Amino acid sequence: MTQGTQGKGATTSTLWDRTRQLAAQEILQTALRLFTQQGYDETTIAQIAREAGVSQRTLFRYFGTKEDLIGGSQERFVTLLTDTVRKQPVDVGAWEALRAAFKAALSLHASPEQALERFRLVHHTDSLRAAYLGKRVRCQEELLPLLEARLAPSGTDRRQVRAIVATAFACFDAATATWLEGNGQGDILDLYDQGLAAVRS
Amino acid sequence: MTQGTQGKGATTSTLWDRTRQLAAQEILQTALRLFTQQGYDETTIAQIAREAGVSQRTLFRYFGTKEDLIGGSQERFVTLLTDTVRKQPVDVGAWEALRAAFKAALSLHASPEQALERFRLVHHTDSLRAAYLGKRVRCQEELLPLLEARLAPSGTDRRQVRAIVATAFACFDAATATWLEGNGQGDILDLYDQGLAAVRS
DNA sequence: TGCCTGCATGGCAGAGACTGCCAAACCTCC
DNA sequence: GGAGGTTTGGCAGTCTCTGCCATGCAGGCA
Repeated sequence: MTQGTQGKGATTSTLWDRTRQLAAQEILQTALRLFTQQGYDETTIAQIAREAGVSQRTLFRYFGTKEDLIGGSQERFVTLLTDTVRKQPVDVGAWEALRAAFKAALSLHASPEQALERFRLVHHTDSLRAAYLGKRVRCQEELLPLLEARLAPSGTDRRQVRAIVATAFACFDAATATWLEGNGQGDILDLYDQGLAAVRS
Repeated sequence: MTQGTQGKGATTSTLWDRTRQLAAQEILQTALRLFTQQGYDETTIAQIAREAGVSQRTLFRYFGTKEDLIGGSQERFVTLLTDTVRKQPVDVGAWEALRAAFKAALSLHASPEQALERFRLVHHTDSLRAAYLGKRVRCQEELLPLLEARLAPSGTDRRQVRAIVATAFACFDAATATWLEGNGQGDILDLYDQGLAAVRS
């Protein structure tokens, strides 16, 4: 914000990008506020656009889909997940790498209260939950090759890696559901460990 | 159609039900044919209705959603799953019960070829896959109480059951994906066993 | 036979998400 | 200050899905 107007060649046209980003954030915040206030299905694109001060057409240029108005953060979620796995030392096993990724992803939320609110919204809205699950599956498939290399020496093949990744995510989902059921009591990662322990007993 | 006009009290109003069922099947077959021919997104409700010889309004009365035109069979899938688990002897563990349920569900498909085609359609269409996953989650939650009782004696609690059920479904999904990747080679249940073995090693 | 009730269907209008197209406004660079 | 590219808004249109009302068809009753 403060720079860029001066040393012109810094990163090319920053003021522009800044405005764009600001607008996107404004839209996102308006949408989330309305979603939590009156529910996802009860909030129309027209209303969000009106209250955010942009046209519907522009809103759809920023976020291609109504679901993306929540999924914006999910995009970061996926990126962080894959990045974290990629950054793990080579000798770290698949299970550990996945756990580290989940831990990193959970740290994205500003506060447990915000996480609880967001999770509740997604969990209780059919269309949102379906969209989330779809993205999750795509994320799993992105993770597949990264973890395949990590397990290759011990003779595990692709199909088994797929089962392992799917299981990790399943247990994470189960942990989230349990956490939600208890209104945010306890630690999600602890619940994840407990679930995985029950599975692998 | 041929009977029912006579012995009137057979099962009450069979002629109408028969007609209804026939119409539903006609619509379903038309839809599936068009979906596999030109893709799910490229097929409009208007086209299905036209080719099936009914109005759009009627079509939506039979199947509430476009996705239901595939999900009709999924409904049976869910019912069979829960029924099979319910029917398992009391001393059968959760893992075994779930495996039996998957086995039963797989037997619903008329042929491996048909299953392959159906799976491919769902797997490659984002909206369909999302809808499928949503139904799957709801199925998991229905199964939860049934399996909870089955594990109670060994001191397993609700949260762990949730992880176990989620894992079983995850491995089933992984098996399906692998099977699909191999163009239907091998047996899904075998793949499931292998995946679960890798997870629980 | 004529009327009346119950159900299934069809057609119509409309909401809501989403897209393509065109013109106006804008910033940036010269 | 003007040229050129980018962003925005508005409009019309598609597609799924819903509510409403009229029509048609079967059976029950006088």
